[in-house]
Amino acid sequence: MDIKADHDADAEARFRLFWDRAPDRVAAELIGTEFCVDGVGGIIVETEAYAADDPASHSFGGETRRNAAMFGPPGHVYVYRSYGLHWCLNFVCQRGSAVLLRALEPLHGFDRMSERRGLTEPRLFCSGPGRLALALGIDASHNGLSLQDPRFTLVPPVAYVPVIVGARIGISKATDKAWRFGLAGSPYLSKRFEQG
DNA sequence: AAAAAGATGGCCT
DNA sequence: GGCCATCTTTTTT
Repeated sequence: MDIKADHDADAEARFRLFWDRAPDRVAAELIGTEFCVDGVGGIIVETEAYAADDPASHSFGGETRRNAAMFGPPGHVYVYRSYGLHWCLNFVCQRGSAVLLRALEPLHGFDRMSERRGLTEPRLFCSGPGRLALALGIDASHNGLSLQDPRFTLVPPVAYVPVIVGARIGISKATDKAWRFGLAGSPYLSKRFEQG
């Protein structure tokens, strides 16, 4: 019996079980998780879920060159260019779905983030999907990478996390879905949640 | 071939 | 709150 092989197989199975689920569940559970890219990052405080059969999702209408990563393995990264200017970072969940990272509370690599963002105010480092990607050095080269890649680190929260829920923002379709999740009371959100 | 539409952010009033 | 820089994908002519 090979103990290391068993351990590796278990880790692989857990990874798959976590990511191969509905994006709204994963998006909610990611709040409070620490995420870093090459040691730079912090606590995830805001996410949005985009489902496979969701008119607001890039995957709606099937696989294209841009959204190919969303149809690849769960637990991989989907990076896209927004408005021709910004990069946005997603984690792929069950086939055709993903979670958009919208805001982080900076924790590691302040100098690096400040340099990349051209600002010194930590509140503005990662409060928005484009800002977050820039602060963490995310670009097209990361598209399709597995979250098991050594450049990424994910550390789940160790205590209860108060999560607030609201309608997704910045979209024009399927605005009725309450698929935006945030850390209650966090000053690092990209925008306040509506009452409710 | 051309044009519109974005999962945005920064700076303006 | 409004404007607009900037460009890829998607839709329309």
